[in-house]
Amino acid sequence: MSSAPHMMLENQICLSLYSATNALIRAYRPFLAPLGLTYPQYLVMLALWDKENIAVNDICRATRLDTGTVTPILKRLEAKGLVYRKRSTEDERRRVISLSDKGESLRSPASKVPGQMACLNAVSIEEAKQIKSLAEKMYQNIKP
Amino acid sequence: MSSAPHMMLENQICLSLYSATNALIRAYRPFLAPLGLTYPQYLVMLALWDKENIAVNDICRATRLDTGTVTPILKRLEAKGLVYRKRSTEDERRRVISLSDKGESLRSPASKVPGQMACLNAVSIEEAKQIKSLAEKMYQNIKP
DNA sequence: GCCAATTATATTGCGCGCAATATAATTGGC
DNA sequence: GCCAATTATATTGCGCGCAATATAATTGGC
Repeated sequence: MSSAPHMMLENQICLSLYSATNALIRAYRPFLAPLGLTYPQYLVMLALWDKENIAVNDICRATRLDTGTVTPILKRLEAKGLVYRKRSTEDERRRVISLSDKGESLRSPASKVPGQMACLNAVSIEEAKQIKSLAEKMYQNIKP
Repeated sequence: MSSAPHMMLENQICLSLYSATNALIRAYRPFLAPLGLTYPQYLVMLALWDKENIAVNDICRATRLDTGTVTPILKRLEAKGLVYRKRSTEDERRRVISLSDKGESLRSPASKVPGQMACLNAVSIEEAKQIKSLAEKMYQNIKP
């Protein structure tokens, strides 16, 4: 018994997105491993390099991950000596995340990663812009 | 100290893809949970509904996952009574995966999932086709 | 026909991703 | 000013995703 077309794996939009994303994150690995970072950890560090002394919640918003994901990542980054997790004095519920010297020193080598990735040339610049804007629209319309 | 534009999270193509994919898989959950399936388990079942009595390796190829991911998924599907994992008699290294009656009986309700998802209307049909074809191209060019 | 190389699958270990729940501090309505 | 509701973060538990490694069967070159 054969399946209807919409049940064929080749027709699953989500599978294309899913495997492209997994492949892209895998492609980051050789460039991030020398920095001792995974891709999600790199996202958190990008948020901090952009703006330091922010709360866990701000990092969740910037990286689009939830606290159940971000808190353990921050603990691992702290264990590697890249960040501090201080309690806020005004509001004792909050944690203020800051960069250590070591965390700051990774900024420069990390800034070369996008250029190294670009050399993959999986798609043209124009196509990359297009896929970003479509994925962005999709995310904005699906998220709760 | 502010970061260069290519280090800004908003400019990360990968983050857009990553969060769109995560959101899309999360959106599948309410429709797959009644069937007792996760999205990756649903992918494996789609492969089997399309063509039964195939090897683990065939499922890896169809779902674009590796054996370290697929073997545990197949064991879970077996534990739920949806599939069998028989040793091939011609080649004792191979496992031949087949559907149980229960696994076969999920085909019909599962066939309604894509239609239920479509009602999300996150993007237009035209845009969906476009993002699929771009993600597909990206995957094909990045994968090893 | 032997055995090194190959092939197919499984296992281990780590880091997510996230729903559900817990804990603790703060706020706001009365 | 009390306390219920809210807010911020952390924890638990499960299922991936995958690199690295292991195990066991098969193949192919001589």
